[in-house]
Amino acid sequence: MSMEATDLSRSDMRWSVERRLEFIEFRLFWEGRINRSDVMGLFGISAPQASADLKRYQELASGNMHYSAQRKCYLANSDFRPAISRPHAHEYLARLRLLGEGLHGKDESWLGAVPAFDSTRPPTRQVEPQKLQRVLEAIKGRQAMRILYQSMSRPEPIWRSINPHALAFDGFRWHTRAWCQLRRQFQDFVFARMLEIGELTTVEDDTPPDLKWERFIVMRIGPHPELQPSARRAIELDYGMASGEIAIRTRLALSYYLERQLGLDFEAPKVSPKRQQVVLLNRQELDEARNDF
Amino acid sequence: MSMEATDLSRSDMRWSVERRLEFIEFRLFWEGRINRSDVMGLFGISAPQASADLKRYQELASGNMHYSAQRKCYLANSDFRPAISRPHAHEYLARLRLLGEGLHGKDESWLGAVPAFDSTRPPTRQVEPQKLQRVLEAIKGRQAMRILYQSMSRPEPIWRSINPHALAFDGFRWHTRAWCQLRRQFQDFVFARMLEIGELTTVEDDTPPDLKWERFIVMRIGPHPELQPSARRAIELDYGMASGEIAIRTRLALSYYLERQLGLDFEAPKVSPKRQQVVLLNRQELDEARNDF
DNA sequence: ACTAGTGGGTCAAATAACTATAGGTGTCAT
DNA sequence: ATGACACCTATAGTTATTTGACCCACTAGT
Repeated sequence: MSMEATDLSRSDMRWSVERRLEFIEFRLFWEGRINRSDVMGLFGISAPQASADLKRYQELASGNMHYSAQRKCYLANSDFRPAISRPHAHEYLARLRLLGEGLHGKDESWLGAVPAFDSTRPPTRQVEPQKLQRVLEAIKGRQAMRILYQSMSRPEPIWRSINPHALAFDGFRWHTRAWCQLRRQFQDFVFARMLEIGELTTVEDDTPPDLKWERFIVMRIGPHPELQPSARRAIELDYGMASGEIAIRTRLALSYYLERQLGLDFEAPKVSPKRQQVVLLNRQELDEARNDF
Repeated sequence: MSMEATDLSRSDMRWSVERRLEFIEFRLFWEGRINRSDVMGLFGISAPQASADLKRYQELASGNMHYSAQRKCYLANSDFRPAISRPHAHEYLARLRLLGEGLHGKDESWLGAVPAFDSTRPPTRQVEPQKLQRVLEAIKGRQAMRILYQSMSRPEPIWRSINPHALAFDGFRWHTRAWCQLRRQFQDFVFARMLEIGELTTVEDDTPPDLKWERFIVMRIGPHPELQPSARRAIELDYGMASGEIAIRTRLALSYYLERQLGLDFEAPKVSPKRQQVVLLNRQELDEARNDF
């Protein structure tokens, strides 16, 4: 009793039981109700077991729910306090998007009553799992790989050897950060433009450090200066700005993407504040950092 | 025996066992190796049980892995074929982002050897769980809610009553689509601008249908016409374009966001193809659809 | 060459989790 | 009222899992 009580990291319940209790709490918080059959269906357990789980949750978090014979389900009490996990909106919304993008069946989703919802779906090629797997292999094994790559500059795709060392998401596409043996520099290779992947070879270790990747910079952004005070306030709330600005720390190698994503490359006077709501506050500093390389 | 064998939807394994076998396959595919202690650690099970799981996977997908005494772990065979789940790059990458954004501990992540990686992190306010929960409640119960909202047009936030009916993600922020009782029209209410949430009230049903939400339109996009053929090809690959274009179906209510996200509101001749790689091919059609409302 | 250490495999007995089955309660719609 | 449906409980039997013990193969240090 004395030892176990202090060991908060390990619960004495089994993993599967914990997941089910977590699910019960999840449903109670987000939807305010849960059914025995919800638990049965999602985890494929029998009715008595689901009853036992609900009873167990009730004991663990007494007063968080009560059974309503009219509605034939458990309802969250008004003084509900999460007992086994802290709810994050991200969790709920991520599950919602999984459903929306068809990556989950309704039967394996934790969501019960799904609200009407949608999201913008900018077109992006999916990464083929084999491609990603090979790149991961090369990164982990510090190996070079040959790829048939369609670059922006050459009309036909060509085979080139690269030494990948990291993955990155630019807000839109995934790429690998790699040393290009052809150009003798670090570049980003977008997965969608890799048409074929050849063999991996052990690398003759002559690649320098990837300075643009290692180097972090801070971009300070604020509302467009010509915005009305009302709009400024709204924008500040959107971006979580405190005292009129927010600082974003990012790798130099990713700063170009972030700049485009936020439209910061349009200078303040040139574009209307209605279209471009935020501006970069430390352009000079950023340019100086970039010129170091 | 006869009944069970034909019921392919229900495996005869328990949920927890299935998850562990799934994990074993996941690791073998993406990392090419797995340990007994990996299984033990992630699911909190004992050594004999983890051994049993590995044995079970071996029986289920014979020839997918072998034990290497030198490396002291199981290695995926070169002719590995996923036996219990089809791997998607999305799964791996989503887990990577969860780790990167600190939403998962390393101990609860399915990833073992995490590659170096990063992603652009545009600043976004997190949605407070209570706010989201209240909005969900209002949507599901078809209720009206009072919110203290900071609009773009008024300098001070004001209380207004809205009837929310859906959630949406505009690529950057989450908002709720709702009838505004003040302006008597449907609007998007960004979570970050809701400063407080008041009580929910049953709604006197006079809200018309949300036509801009119900109506879907198709946006056809293609590479910027001034791009060189080499760059065109690269862009076409990025966006998964077939025969020089791709069609995106979206709700009219979300089309404005998508347009901005992709920079389609910059007309082709005005902005350089280097900055703006794609253009809208059916501007007129889109404008006509918008004018219907 | 020996030894300790690590990682894995196994067996047997005990326990926790779970199933199947069966009987019981309260609410609601017909 | 009657049946349907959701819940509950109890029992007995099955499966999953743990504990503890012991063995094997490889590696690294002495």
